[in-house]
Amino acid sequence: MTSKKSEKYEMILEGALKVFAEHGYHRSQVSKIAKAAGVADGTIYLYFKRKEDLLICLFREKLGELVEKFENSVRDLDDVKEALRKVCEIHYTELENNVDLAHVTQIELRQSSMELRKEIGLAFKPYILLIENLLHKGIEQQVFKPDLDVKLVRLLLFGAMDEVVTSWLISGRKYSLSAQVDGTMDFFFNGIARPA
Amino acid sequence: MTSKKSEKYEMILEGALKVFAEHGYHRSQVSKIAKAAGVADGTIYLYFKRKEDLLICLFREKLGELVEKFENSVRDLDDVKEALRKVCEIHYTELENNVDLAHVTQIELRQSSMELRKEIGLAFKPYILLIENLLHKGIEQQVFKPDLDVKLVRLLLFGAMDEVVTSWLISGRKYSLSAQVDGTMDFFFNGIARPA
Amino acid sequence: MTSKKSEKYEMILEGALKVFAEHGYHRSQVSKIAKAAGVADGTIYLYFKRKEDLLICLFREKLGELVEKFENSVRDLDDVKEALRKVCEIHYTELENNVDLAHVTQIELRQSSMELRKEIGLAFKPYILLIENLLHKGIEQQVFKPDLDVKLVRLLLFGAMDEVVTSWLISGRKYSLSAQVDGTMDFFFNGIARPA
Amino acid sequence: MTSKKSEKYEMILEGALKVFAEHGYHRSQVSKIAKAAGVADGTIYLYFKRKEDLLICLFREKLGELVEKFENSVRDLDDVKEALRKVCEIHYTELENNVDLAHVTQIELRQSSMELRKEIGLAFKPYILLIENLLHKGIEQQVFKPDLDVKLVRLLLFGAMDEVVTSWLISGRKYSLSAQVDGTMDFFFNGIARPA
DNA sequence: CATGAATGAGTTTTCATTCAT
DNA sequence: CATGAATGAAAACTCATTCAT
Repeated sequence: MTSKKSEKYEMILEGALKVFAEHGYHRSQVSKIAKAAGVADGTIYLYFKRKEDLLICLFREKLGELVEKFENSVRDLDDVKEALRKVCEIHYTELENNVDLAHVTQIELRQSSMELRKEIGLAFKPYILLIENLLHKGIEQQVFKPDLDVKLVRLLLFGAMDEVVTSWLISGRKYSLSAQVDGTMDFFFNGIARPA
Repeated sequence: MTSKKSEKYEMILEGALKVFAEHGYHRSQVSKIAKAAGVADGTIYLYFKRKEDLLICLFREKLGELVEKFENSVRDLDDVKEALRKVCEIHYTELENNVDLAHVTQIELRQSSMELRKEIGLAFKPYILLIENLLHKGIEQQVFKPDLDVKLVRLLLFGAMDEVVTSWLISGRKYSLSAQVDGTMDFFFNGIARPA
Repeated sequence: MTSKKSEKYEMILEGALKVFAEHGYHRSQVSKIAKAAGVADGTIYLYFKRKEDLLICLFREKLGELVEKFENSVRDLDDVKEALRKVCEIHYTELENNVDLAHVTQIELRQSSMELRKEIGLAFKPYILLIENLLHKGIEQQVFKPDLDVKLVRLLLFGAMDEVVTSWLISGRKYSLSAQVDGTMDFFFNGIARPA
Repeated sequence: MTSKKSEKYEMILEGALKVFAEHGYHRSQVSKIAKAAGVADGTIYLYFKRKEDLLICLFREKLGELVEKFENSVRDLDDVKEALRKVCEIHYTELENNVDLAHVTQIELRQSSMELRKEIGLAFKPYILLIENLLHKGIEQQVFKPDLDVKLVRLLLFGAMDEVVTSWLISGRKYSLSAQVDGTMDFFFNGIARPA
């Protein structure tokens, strides 16, 4: 499905992922990435305009794959609650099983300029939209509250999950991330207040 | 209110806040900060061991003030729901009224090494604990669900609010942040599911 | 004669020799050396780990060449007195004909940390050993006194010649250095005491 | 005999001696010397024009004391051989018993600009002259060879002793320096050649 | 005389990026 | 397309020296 980009392109991105995850963006010299990718320093500039592009493309590429997974998993689920749970499950498990990627999305990606942050926001759009769509669908189906502020809630949902992942990562991954899905979903669906 | 640290110390920190907020940490040269603070470059190093210390101290100082405000506001509130709303309100309004600080906490502070991230985590501790205490208190008072996973929920709450602020900031502050308190609290208390 | 190290390597070393000789080690900025060598500042760091390395390598390289000359000249001389005279002659004439080098060995090289001094001592070893060997050989051949403290005498010989060179250099090279060979050898062989 | 310079003046010089000996000239910050001397940084500049002056004055002061000792010891000795031995003995024992001073004269003092080297040469003058006078006297008394090149020999003598001290210092002072007097004098008087 | 806080000039080193081969 | 040697701009930090108190 992904257009068959040059093999080197992929190798460089893989190298960047490894190096960024290990050393962080600012401590990752281009030459180190080149070595990890098995290409010459200059070669990188045949595929990427600048170092920052590596981060952006890496992010787009990987996020693209993730979103695809989200969409594939959710497509056939009519139950929006089930679908939202699936989204959360994928969010947690994918990052749990892909620590390097987690490092990059939770830590390195934030180490960037305002402009890049906007770039990132843009690339997140599809994921955010997917959540937004689920919310709309849920409202239609009268599964979710009719008066939800969708724009706000999608942020709350995403931010909540995002923090759980970051915290898990910084803590040294001492517990299971995917085991938090149930608690997270209960919070999302019912909040913390004791039912009357 | 703040203990009378050296006047220059405060001036430097103010300068750092301004410059960091405008240009971001990595693009803020020490000399620029010195100029903004009205001192010589070298003077900064009489008060701070290294550039990174500026970020850390700035953060500790400001977060300390915030936590103090949180604690003062919450102390006399017996109603935990009211208290949590107050926390959220302060969280939103303080950052809304203090864009420079918001920039630093939401953007610049994340631009740092793993070590610094841990530092930051540590400094956030009091705030996180405050939320945790509210949760415990609410459970005791049977206002919140008895089976809450407090450790998880405090992350979800904080992450949700954090993302709302970041998003508001990146979007260019085109809407009122403090106006999101109601929506946020409704989400926290009752979740998104339509009551049966 | 010298193994064909990179051309730039040699150019940089030549530049360093010139600049060190003229301004002294501590007043020689790397950028000045780069200009003298006709390369960019950064290029120096492709060949040398740090500025101090320039001094060390310069020293090793040049001293190596000198020692080679010493050994070649002495190899075929059976007469140890003749050999020692040759050593002194080379010591004086080489530095006399190579004022820049003299500056570096007599002045700049001493401007260094204790650690570097040890480095230097190590690099001098072959020369010192050469003198020591001559002394041993002379004792065997019953040309030199049988009870010489070889370890001490080699220092006395070297120190004496070294001071003559330094003094000549500091005085502004107002007299012929190589003309001091005879006087030096007479001192070495017979001392200052009037024969009984 | 020495004019009673200010007490602070002496304290600063003592501090400088200690700090220079321990850390070397270039690594000795003025503030460190001030602390060692028990005065404020600025105070040093009431007594010395610049940092380098500390080295020069230290040197002049200490060398002055040494030369005084040399002269006192030699004054009443009619036997020039005995006198020269005494000079060597003092040279070795004084530095052996005064490692800090030895460090400064043998190592730190050389770490200086060409101009300072000339300064130093000047301050050495009295010592060199003392040796020169002994040589002249010895020639007159027909104890030393009549055809000595006095200007050259004084350098050879000084250089030889100087190197012995430096080598002893760099080696880590693993042997007795004063025990080298006999060997040194035998070398000076009779050289290394086996008497016919 | 003495202080020590403040100054700011000065330098090594790194590393993203280029371009001749 | 690929290389990697060369580039040179950029910036944190130090520390001798000053001067208001």
